[in-house]
Amino acid sequence: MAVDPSISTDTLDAAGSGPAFSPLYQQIKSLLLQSLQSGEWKSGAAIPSELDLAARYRVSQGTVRKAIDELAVENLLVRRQGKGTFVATHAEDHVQYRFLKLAPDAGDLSSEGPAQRTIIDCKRLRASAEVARGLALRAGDPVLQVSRVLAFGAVPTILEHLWLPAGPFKGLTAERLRSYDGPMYALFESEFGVRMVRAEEKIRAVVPDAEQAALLHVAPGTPLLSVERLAFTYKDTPMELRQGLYSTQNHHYRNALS
Amino acid sequence: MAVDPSISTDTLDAAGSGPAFSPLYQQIKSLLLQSLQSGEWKSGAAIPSELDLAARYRVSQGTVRKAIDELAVENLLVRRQGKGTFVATHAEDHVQYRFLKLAPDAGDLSSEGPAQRTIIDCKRLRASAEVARGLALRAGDPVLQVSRVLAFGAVPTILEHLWLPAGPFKGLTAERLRSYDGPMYALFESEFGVRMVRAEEKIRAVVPDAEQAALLHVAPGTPLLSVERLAFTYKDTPMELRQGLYSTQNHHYRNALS
DNA sequence: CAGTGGTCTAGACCACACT
DNA sequence: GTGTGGTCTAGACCACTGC
Repeated sequence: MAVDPSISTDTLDAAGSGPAFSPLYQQIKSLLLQSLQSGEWKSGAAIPSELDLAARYRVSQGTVRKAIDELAVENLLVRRQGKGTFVATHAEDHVQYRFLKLAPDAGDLSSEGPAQRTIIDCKRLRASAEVARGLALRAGDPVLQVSRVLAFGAVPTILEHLWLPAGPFKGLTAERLRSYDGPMYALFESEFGVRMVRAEEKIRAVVPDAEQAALLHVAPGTPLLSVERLAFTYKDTPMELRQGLYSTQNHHYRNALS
Repeated sequence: MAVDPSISTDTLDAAGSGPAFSPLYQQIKSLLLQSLQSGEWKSGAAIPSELDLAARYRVSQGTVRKAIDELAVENLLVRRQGKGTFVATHAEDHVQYRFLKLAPDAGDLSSEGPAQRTIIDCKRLRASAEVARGLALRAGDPVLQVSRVLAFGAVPTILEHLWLPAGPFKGLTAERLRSYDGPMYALFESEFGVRMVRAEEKIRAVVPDAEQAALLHVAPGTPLLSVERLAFTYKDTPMELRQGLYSTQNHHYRNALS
């Protein structure tokens, strides 16, 4: 549990290979990460105070602060002055979907209200080669495939299919998805203990096939954004592959560069 | 020049309006920002050491560090241990284009080598309503419009038009653009003292018109990404509006979410 | 070697939230 | 008031770079 400060500068330097030096605050960060991953601290709950953690790990408050700072920048923790530090969650994100970068062309985000979600189905099937590659499984391993449509102001805008490893999501059904009122990632947190922590997206322009065009109520030949998302839990474990088709008639994918 | 530490906690609190409290390190950050904007420190050059700055502003090194830390996170400064802190530049970005998120579907970034740039033209004209809105000008104000094609491995992939306010870019010509070997933003830094600091992009799926399709060597009806970029200098001043058409036959727009 | 940024500490005080 | 995170300081020492 406790970390001996004396091991700070030189822990794994004996073997001839790399330097393998890691600062104390990085070691603390790893310990915090372990506590997050193990579920010791639940989504949305407060973690111990900085002084408590400093005492627990036998380091100064400043060192704990630096570790927490980095986890806050990575959106794993949320600091609230006067109240404490909390485990980040998708459940209370003011913007309803933290990973959804689609914004209406006119009006602000709240003008069109919450999305209407329509679950098409949730099937158990065997991973294709492509799905297996993304999720770090073997082809043929059992996966769940969810299909749904999101509409904004009654206008269908997003058609997406997503694949989840069957193991961690055992028991997920279309009915459960339909009855849940909130972001899907919030359901994953509360029901399956899976927190999506970061994601990578690959975006292309495509034309839909007849079935896709029908579901999105667009004419055949209408160009759409294809958004392929791979979402990760802790330790960079891929946990969801998602294939989305976005109509950009009245919306755009918004991105900030710096 | 120097900041009196005694004014740290309460500078503008007299007027009845807002709290207007800002921590010391934020004030230091503003001063650093001023020095960057005024050109006191050139692109790529080293700024004074932390101890020098601490002495200049009469604060502790830690306070300067925190200010620099934030500017480094925003990619305005670059820290290099043992050497110093440097003004960020687009000239020495190992990845040739810092704001270009297009990546090849297969192979790494270096596999296809540097882009072949073809400047189509560079015209002086009057800002349309849309361009004026983006660049915070008045419709009819003089702007420069540059058009070019980027090809990767001889395959034309990006067609883009960009608009610049004529004033700050006085003297920019197609010939100057053609003869410059390096990112356009690097030329803007060295020739016009304009550093692009951040940008916002809006992405949609579109089909090109006949002329666009011909320039990109794609069949009519091929879906393309439309990437509208607004780039800013210091103080959030918009300085470039760019309209790009990306072919996603062999590439994709890559984005990281966290 | 000197100079730079990077880490760590210990303590003081401030701003904010709850009770 | 008490407890939380946020700021600021002063000083020590480490790690990296280049002379």
